[in-house]
Amino acid sequence: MGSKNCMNEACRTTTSSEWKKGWSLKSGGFATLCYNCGLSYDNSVFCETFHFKESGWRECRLCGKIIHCGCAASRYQYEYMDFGGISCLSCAKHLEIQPVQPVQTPGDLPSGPFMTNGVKDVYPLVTENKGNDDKFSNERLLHLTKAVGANDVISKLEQLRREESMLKTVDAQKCISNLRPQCSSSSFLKPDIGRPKQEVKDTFESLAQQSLNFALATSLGSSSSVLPFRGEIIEGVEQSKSSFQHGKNTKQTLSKPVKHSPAAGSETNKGNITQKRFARTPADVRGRTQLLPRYWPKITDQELQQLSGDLKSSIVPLFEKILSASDAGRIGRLVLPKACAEAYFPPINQSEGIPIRIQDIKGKHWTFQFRFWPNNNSRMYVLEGVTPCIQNMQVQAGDIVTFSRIDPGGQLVIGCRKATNNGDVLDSHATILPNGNSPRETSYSGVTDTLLPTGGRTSDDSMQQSNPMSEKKLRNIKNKRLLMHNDDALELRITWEEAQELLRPSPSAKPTIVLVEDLEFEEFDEPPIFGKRTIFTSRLSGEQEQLAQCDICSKWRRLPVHALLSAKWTCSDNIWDSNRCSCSAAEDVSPRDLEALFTCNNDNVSKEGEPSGLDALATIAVLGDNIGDMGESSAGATTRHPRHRPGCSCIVCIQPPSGKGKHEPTCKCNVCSTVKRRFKTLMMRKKKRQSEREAELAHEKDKPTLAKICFEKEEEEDDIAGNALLNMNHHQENEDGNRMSTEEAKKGRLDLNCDPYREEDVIAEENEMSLTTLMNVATLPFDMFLEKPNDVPSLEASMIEDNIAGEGAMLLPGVSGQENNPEDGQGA
DNA sequence: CGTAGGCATGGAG
DNA sequence: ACTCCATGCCTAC
Repeated sequence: MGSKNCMNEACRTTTSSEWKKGWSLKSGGFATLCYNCGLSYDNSVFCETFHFKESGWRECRLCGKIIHCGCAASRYQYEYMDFGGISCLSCAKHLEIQPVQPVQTPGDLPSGPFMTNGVKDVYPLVTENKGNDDKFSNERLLHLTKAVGANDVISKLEQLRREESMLKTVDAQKCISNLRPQCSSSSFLKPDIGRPKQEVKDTFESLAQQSLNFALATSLGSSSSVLPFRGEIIEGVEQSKSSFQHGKNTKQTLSKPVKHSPAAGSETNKGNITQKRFARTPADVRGRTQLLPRYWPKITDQELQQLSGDLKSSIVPLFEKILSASDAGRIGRLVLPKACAEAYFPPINQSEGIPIRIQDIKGKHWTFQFRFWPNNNSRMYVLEGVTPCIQNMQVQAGDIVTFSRIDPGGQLVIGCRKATNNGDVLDSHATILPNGNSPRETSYSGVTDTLLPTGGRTSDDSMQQSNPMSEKKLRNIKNKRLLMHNDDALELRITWEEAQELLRPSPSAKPTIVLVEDLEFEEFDEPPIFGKRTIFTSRLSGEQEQLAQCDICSKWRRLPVHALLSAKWTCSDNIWDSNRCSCSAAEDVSPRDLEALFTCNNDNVSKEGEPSGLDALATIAVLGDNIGDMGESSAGATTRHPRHRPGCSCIVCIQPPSGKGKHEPTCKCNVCSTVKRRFKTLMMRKKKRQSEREAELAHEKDKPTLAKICFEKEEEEDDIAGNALLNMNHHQENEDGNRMSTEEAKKGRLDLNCDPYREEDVIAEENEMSLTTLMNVATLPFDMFLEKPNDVPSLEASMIEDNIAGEGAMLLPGVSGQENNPEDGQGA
């Protein structure tokens, strides 16, 4: 692309790159607009720019004829005119139609960008005559058309409209407000060459309120922008007046028959009121025709009314966007859809952009940097510095931020709707979230937040909720990038697979055996039940057992490892131990054991029911040889500890993923010191036992005792654990390894499982509670997948929290789209 | 070394 | 083939 000159004398930009595409030309090309002034171009022969005042170029929506001004350019250029064609100068019939009713699009009309959802939007060429108030009645329009001829109609109407606007400030402001986005829309910029720039500016400055927080482009004031796109103007006004009563005002032909997309079909509870959420048409025609439906605001009428009431202003929804992980991430950059940015934000010429003030639904003002990056000969618009706002709104990836405008005044308003669990939000344009889940139906922040349950949302929600994945969703998931960031879903899936294995048939259910590829499967007519949460433990003797808690007395009972318990289980159900089948019987497990148990178990299982990094440590310590297998799933998972966030410096989060990173032998980090200390303990134990063993052997040389067997087994475990600890994450043994001081431990530094130097932990270890104490994840109560279980003491969790809080590393809820935990966002 | 800024890349439409 | 945009990656600080 060679260097081009802007034809706007006030601009005269010469550049080879800073041009943007304007409307598409039927010739196959695009009108080229100057990025600097947005007004002119040099290589498009589209006549409207240069002959705008003389041009009557329009496409009649009724007869489909193209008319032109007669200039050479207009004779051979066929242009999508998305104005709606105020009048067809070759077919005056439509002018006699009064009022214009929504008209089904003639099939022979050329489809253009105004085609939406298969139904061509029909713009009111002539709207209802409002009597004396309407100086642009059909009659008048027709009269003007005849009186002044085609070439002058537009300019005359423009003049009248402007005068009208000046006289009626309020209405004018509404007009302006509604016109502004149109004017700044790249595809519909109607450069005003024939009009002095200053005049335009003055006109609009006189109308714009001081509170107008974003600059009006010179093009915004283009007189051509004030052309009687009657439907458009009236729509805006009417929208404000009618609170966007979709489909109720039949005269609002712009109230297009909204496709009932799945998104639109979702419901939002608002008190007792349930309202369909429609893909609301943007505030202006251009926006609608240009913006992808995914960006269409979907605020409900009630929400809009409430929002308008809260802000005591007329709110014009502009667009919305589902927050991506990047948007919600710590970088604080919210990528704005290009069309939206160019339609609703002030034009910017420099990459650095401009600061822009946007208020939220609570009235709080935020200043963002609205800027762009050159990108593939185009632009990528971003709002920078959104993190505080995002945090304040407590939204995260998958939630929706909305942009609206207060009329009059044009103040931009940012709002949000939190994703909810309905899986039916997706339409053909919807986005799959980075976690592979669909964006969920939403509640409008500040509007319906208080009306909707604000209970904790977990990442499991979207999984456990019935979320029928459409083919489109599945197709979308093919997105490699999304798959790469689908770790959460993957982890969940695995967890669910594990859970699947331990779904128990209903006690009364009788299976039907079916053969599938020579494999027998049991089919049950009744739905499965979830077993009671139990804790598997193993004594040092190797004997395994599980602990279950009575639902009545809360006492823990030792049960055989094979015992399958229903979700509701009490002591009376203890058929394995007649002495402990009553709540009156003493607890099987001492409080000390329980404490140690939970200390370990809380390492093993996070509140969300996902294995933690400490689980990996414990498991590795036990499995030893299988460390390679654990590597990817466990060690990798440690860097994605569900309760932690980027920046968390706890022992779990600071571990590098498997195979990544290597600590120096002299490293004194928490991980290294802990590993070294642990290893040292193991070695000490080993030595001690070895000496004991030798002493024992001296006494009983030929009689292998149970104690001996257990001792050997324990020793073997220690070896394995020691090797595992040595190998884990390439941490290396240092004979002079630091020992974590008690003080450090008290500061909340996370210990691995337990501190062998602490008396209670040593006792716990010696009390037959080995590292093999693992939570039976699969028998977690069903609601564990729904929300954080509150019934389990969480010493470890509190330690983690303390640690995070102490180091100030915890990010506010909703900061990260990738690793954040919605639970935390609820102030967990 | 960690972070932020800016641009590049590549998948999806 | 092209645009958009989510996000990766490089570089400067």
